[in-house]
Amino acid sequence: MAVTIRDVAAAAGVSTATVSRALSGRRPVAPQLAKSVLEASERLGYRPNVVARSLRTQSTGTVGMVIPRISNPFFPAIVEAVERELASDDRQLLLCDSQGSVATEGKRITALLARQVDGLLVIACEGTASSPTVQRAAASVPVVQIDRLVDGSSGDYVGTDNEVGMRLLIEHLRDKGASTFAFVSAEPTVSSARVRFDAFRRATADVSPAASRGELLGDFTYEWGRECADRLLADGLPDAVMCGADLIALGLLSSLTAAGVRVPSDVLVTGYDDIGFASLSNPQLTTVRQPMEEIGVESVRLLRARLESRVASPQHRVLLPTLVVRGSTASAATPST
Amino acid sequence: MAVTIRDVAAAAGVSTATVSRALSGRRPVAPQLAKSVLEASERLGYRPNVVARSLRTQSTGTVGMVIPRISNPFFPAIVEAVERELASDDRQLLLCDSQGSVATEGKRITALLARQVDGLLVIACEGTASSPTVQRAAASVPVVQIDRLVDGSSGDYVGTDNEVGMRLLIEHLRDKGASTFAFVSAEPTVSSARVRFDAFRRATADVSPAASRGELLGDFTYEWGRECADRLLADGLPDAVMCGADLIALGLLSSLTAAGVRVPSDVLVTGYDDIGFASLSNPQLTTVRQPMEEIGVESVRLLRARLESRVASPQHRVLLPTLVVRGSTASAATPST
DNA sequence: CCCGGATCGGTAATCGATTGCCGAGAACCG
DNA sequence: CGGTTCTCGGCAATCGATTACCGATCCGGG
Repeated sequence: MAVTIRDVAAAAGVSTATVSRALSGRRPVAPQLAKSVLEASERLGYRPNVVARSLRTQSTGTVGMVIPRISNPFFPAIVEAVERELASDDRQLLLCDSQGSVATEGKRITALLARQVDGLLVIACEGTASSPTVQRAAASVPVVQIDRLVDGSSGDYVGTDNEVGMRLLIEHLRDKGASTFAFVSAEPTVSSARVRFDAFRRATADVSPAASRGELLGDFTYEWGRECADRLLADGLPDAVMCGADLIALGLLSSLTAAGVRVPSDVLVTGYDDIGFASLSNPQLTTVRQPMEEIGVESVRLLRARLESRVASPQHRVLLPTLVVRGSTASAATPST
Repeated sequence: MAVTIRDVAAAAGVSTATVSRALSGRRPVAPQLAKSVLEASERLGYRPNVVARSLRTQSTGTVGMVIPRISNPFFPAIVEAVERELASDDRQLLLCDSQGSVATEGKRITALLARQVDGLLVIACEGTASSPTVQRAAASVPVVQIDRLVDGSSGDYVGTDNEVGMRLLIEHLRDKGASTFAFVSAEPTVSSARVRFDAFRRATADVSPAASRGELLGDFTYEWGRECADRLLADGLPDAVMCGADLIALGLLSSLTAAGVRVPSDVLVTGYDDIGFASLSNPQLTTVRQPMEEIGVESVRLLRARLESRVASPQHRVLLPTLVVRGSTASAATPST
């Protein structure tokens, strides 16, 4: 078996209480005792058993995080920041992938709660159906929702202003001369997708009654983007295709290009998120950048504040997205090289 | 506070031992008692405290995993499979990102061990420097190394045959008429990169003394790919550029294309891994597919076997990669559409 | 009818830490 | 110098489960 606090106590000739105090510093101990405890602990290679400590202190130093799908790079980008930020206060991340399924999500959250996580970061996979689980979780530990807010929730939240993001894109596209638009996105079952969708509808309605040339709603995958490329080709291309996520846009772009369509000269294409690969496509993808690093950091900050009970009312941190203009919307008038 | 086993016992009018037995089924209890325990447990919404259970049973039901960088999609693809496979035996994944740093890696592994993980899955970030930490970890819990094997390690391992992978690529490129090659990869500080590198050297030497037109070694990022594109352009392009990872290849491809180079007619480009984005570039990327799903699943299987102590000797599972031919090496003779 | 063994519920020890409380001695104060 | 307060080590309770062990009951066989 591993070295326990008892072994250290015996070796140093003191009680376990003294060892605990000497090592944690939560109460002063005489310098020479502290020294011999430290030595004994060092010599024996003592590592406190975190499980035992957690049981006693009712705090595990872990934070659970549930994301819809780890293979969508948007989420890992946030996770990366979260992980780093947590590590700086010696907390450990328990990461779960809900695989886009409400049922799995529920199971994972339940499992995390059973493990006594100190807090939970959730990117819910469904606005309505995820709600009961999230609310239940929020009843027992602090929960910060990221990117999406489930229906009827009043908890902490970190995300970006999707309304602004869509507006930036549409203005940019109109500047480029586009007057008909298609929207390719996921079913607006989560708040972020819904806001983008509504913004699209409103904005195109503002332009003209006929500005919207279709709304294709599937999911946040490049396969869906590919499929929509085919559909759009069959139906006739609008001036611009706006995608609800870079992943979709990249799939669409790939299929359009393969079919011989020239982007941006034949059609303008935009994404959303600004994942790393958005700058690797050919043409590179114009998109709206969500500050994923900042989202992650801010989420942990909010959670931390909550854990230290420094805040009372629910906090919403809505960050500002920025437009990133690249080749996929380069001036149609001047087809590149 | 939450409902404890004592509350359930009191509600059902039995002892905690009976509750534990009725719920776990580890020893039979009289049917009517079992029923009332179940009811009471249900009614009160009892959730066993996993921390307490872990302390008592000396098993946490958690598996730690350390990967070099979550933002390289190759790793999430494996993580995804691991996570799913673990969930099926009710184990929880503790994921850590070592950020490509041996020091961080060491800290994370130490933290995971302190949390009493039942086992560890490690994708080490350095062949030599990571070795002591990995070996130390292996001394206290079962460890399965993935993709790379640290120096002097004799533990369990799951990966693919990089020698075969490289050979497939080179043969393919030679079929396409290439006779000069450049290799763009990460510093061969990990075993997988080293094997690919050695295979490249050997294979080009076989072709002719002058077949290798340079070896550019940096890291597994698309920025590195971009930079190498510039260098190769300055030095003059070989017939084919082989990249040690898709991420590198995509960066390279993007920069080459931006510079007006035509792939595959001017130069052939290959990647390695077959991450999802390899099929989204323009042209799509020829690469070697590593069965990431299978790697993940197999790793968990190995770990599971080890946890149930069904195996004695160290196991190595070397999976076979497959060649995936796409546009970036389409026949140079017949420039596409 | 008695005895051995099986069945099953309960008591209490246990996992390994933290911490409330007590008391011995030191320090301080008037 | 006596009394009050402080300091600090140790004992033992505690966190919430599991489980070794004990003893009561029941059953079947001889």
